[in-house]
Formats: sequence, C-alpha cells, structure tokens
Amino acid sequence: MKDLTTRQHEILGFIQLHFRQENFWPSIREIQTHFGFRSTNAVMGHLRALERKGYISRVAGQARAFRVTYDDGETPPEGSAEVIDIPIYGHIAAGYPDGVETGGAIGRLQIDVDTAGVRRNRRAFALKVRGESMIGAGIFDGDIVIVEPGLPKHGDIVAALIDGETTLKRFMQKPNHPPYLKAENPDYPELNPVSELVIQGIAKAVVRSL
Amino acid sequence: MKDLTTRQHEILGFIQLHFRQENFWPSIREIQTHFGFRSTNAVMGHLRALERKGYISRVAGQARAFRVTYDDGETPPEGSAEVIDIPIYGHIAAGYPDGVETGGAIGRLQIDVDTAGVRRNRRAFALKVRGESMIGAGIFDGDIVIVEPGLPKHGDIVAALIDGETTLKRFMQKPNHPPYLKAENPDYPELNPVSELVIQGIAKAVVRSL
DNA sequence: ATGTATATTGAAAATGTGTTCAGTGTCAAG
DNA sequence: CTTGACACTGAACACATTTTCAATATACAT
Repeated sequence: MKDLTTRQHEILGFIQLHFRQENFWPSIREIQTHFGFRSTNAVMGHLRALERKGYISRVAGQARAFRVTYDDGETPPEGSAEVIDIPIYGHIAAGYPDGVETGGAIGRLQIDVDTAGVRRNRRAFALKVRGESMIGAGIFDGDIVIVEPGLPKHGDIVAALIDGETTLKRFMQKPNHPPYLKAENPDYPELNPVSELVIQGIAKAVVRSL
Repeated sequence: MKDLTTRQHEILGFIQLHFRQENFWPSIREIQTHFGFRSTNAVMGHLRALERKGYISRVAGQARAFRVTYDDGETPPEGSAEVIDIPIYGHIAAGYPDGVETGGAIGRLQIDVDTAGVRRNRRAFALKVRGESMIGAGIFDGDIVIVEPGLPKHGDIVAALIDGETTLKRFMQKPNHPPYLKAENPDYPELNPVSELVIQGIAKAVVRSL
C-alpha cells in the first residue's frame, strides 16, 4: 500500500473520526471547513489521491458516500478469528474433576480465541473473581477470568482448588522446591505447599465490565 | 418503545440494510426509489414518524445524516448472545491533530454484547491503553478497553481527546460546574476543564491478556 | 531544466438532497 | 358521522454537495 503524505493522512484521519463520532461520513465542505481550506477543491485533490492510492472509494456524485478500504483492517469482516463460547462458573463446586458441567454455569461469554489467548480444543472456562487476593495483579472482585486447563509455569496466574474453593493465585515454582501459591495482595499470606494442590487451569485473560 | 407500523418497519429495515451493505446511509430519494414512491414526501412522513417514535435521529438539512437510536430487533439470535466485531484503534499517534492512526484498525476483537456491555447498533470500538494514568481503576498499560460512543455521566471512564492524544480518564461533572477529567493515579494531576474537550466515548469493558 | 506529484485558491456549473405547501384516500375509533 | 392517525401524490423551493475548469507554488527526482 502506497504511503500517504502528512496532509492526506490527516484528511483520512478526520474522515474516520467523523464517522466514528457521528455515524455518517463528512461532506467535502465539512472537511474543507475543518482544515480551513478556502476551496473545496483542496479537499477534492486529497480525496482523489486517497482514492487513487486505494485508501477509500467513493460513489461519484453522491453526498457523504464514502467507503474506507484501507486494506489493513475493516476489509475482512468474514475471515475473522474464531469465536468460542465459554461458560462462566461462579464459585466452583468442590470436586470439579475433569471439566465441563454445563448446569453449573452462571453465564456464558463469547470471545475470539486470539483476544482470549486460549486454544479452541482446550476446554476453557471462566470464573467470576471473588475477593481481592489478586488485586496486585490488577484483578479485582467481580472480574471475569478466562482459564484454560493445562500445566502452569512459574509465574502464571492459576485457578486453584483449595479447601473446596477456587481461588486465583500466582503459581511459583523454584527448581528443586515444591511449588507454592502466592497472593498478589500484601494483606494475604503466601500459601505454602499444599498437600492437595489441584490446579484447575491457567488464567489467560481478564474481562471486566465497567 | 412505541410500536411501528408495517411500513415504518420496512423503511427502518431498508435504512439499516443499506447502511450495512453500502457503509453509508441512503438518501431520501434512494428510499423513495426502493419503495417505488412517486413522491419524496412519502418518505418524509415515515422518517418523521420514526424520529418521533425514537427509532432514529437525524441532522436537519444534512444529506444521509442518520443515526439509528434503537434497533428494532430483526437480527437473528444465533446461538446465545450476539457477538459483535469490534475494531481496535491502536495507540493514537501523539501530537496528531485529529488523533487517528493511519490504517484505522490495528486489530479486532469479537465478544458478545452482554459481556462487553455495549449495544449492537452503536459503533463500539476498542483502544489499547497506553500509560498508567488509570491504574487506580484497575486499568493498566496494554489493556484493551471497549469504548462506546455516547454522552458520559458523572463518574464514567471516558476516552477523551486532549492535545491530539486520546487518553482514558474519569469524567467528573458536578451540578453547575463545568466538567473535568480525573486520572486515577496519585502521580497524575487532575485535569481541569479543558476548552477543547472531545469525548470519544464511554469505556464499557476492559480486556487484558495475561 | 524539466517533468511529475502535491497542495492550494477561486469561481462557476450541475446535480443531489432535505424540506415545505397543498391535497387525496383509507381505515379504525369515538 | 366525524376525527385522527396513516399512507401517499405532486410540484416547487432552497441550499447542500459534488464536480469541473483555470491557475499558482513548492518539492523532488531525472
């Protein structure tokens, strides 16, 4: 894709900003006014350049009839990443042996695999975080964590089953030592190696509704 | 929400269909032609009705300047919740007068509307957070915020355009006072009422890859 | 130096487009 | 029967908007 000059870049930027803010495209005169041109023709030149370079396309003679075709984004609405459906378990019932109990879900969320950072075939699930033990890692009460089953590495945040309750902790393992879990909150103690340490999975992403 | 007549429903449908297919709104005469009316006024009547009933809003005198305020449904509920495709407008180039990065989207994410907390018809977009100014609200450098255009209320976290840069701040507005923006980080000062305060949208959700 | 792309002004032509005024006809409710 | 919402026709008006023709000036590669 050919490069744009500074001015062309600004024009394209304004067109897109206008569209995002107003939900319809600007007219040539609006672009002219915004940049302080004294002639609509100044805009025309830039639009022609943008069209020639393939960034936009227009319908001749029609008002506000833009299409932004910057082939960087926007173009492939179809070939987008795969979206998976993830069940949200509130507090997990003790004895979550191997996974999916559809009945226990308090909700579901759907997100594409790339953003969530999970693989399709693994059975990911989500948890609603309760408590403040991971506040130091930016995970707050009420957040939703997307968890993927697997073996944790040192430093991963994991969902672990302790005392029949699922909590979020950071998994720490130094060579030749048994692993332990660490809360990311100064008020909470480190948890020393638990006998029954069941790692449910590794936290891959956090989603929070504001 | 008031009910629509059959004809009004058809008109609204066509407007939205046109927008999805062409990326810009139809003109009144295009609507007229599509339905075979012999007078533009037939369309005018329906548009007025749609506007009165709150389904759309328009900018008087401007061509193709629609906004669909309320979606009448029509969208097939595939599976469970509806998944929308959100463009990620990346790091905004610093010092850019219009605050838009060249190519437009640097990525996309897909998420269901309930989890994201946005409405289908509004054009939500996402931003990759840069900087630590909202660390107190649990939003960190590198997080992705999902933003929906709209008018902010007191206390909302907004994406605002200041000095040509988009930043995330909390929108504060006390009665009889001009609004100001506040960073959620003790190291950052409060931002007093800016003359050129452009609110791009309200942050609805945060997604973080771990 | 010469050509080509960029960036702009200025004026005018040609439509596109929203809007209004004045009617006709239907249909259901009061 | 009358009233009022709805669905339209027809013609005209006033700008909004795109587009074209004619020039000037700068920068940059050939």
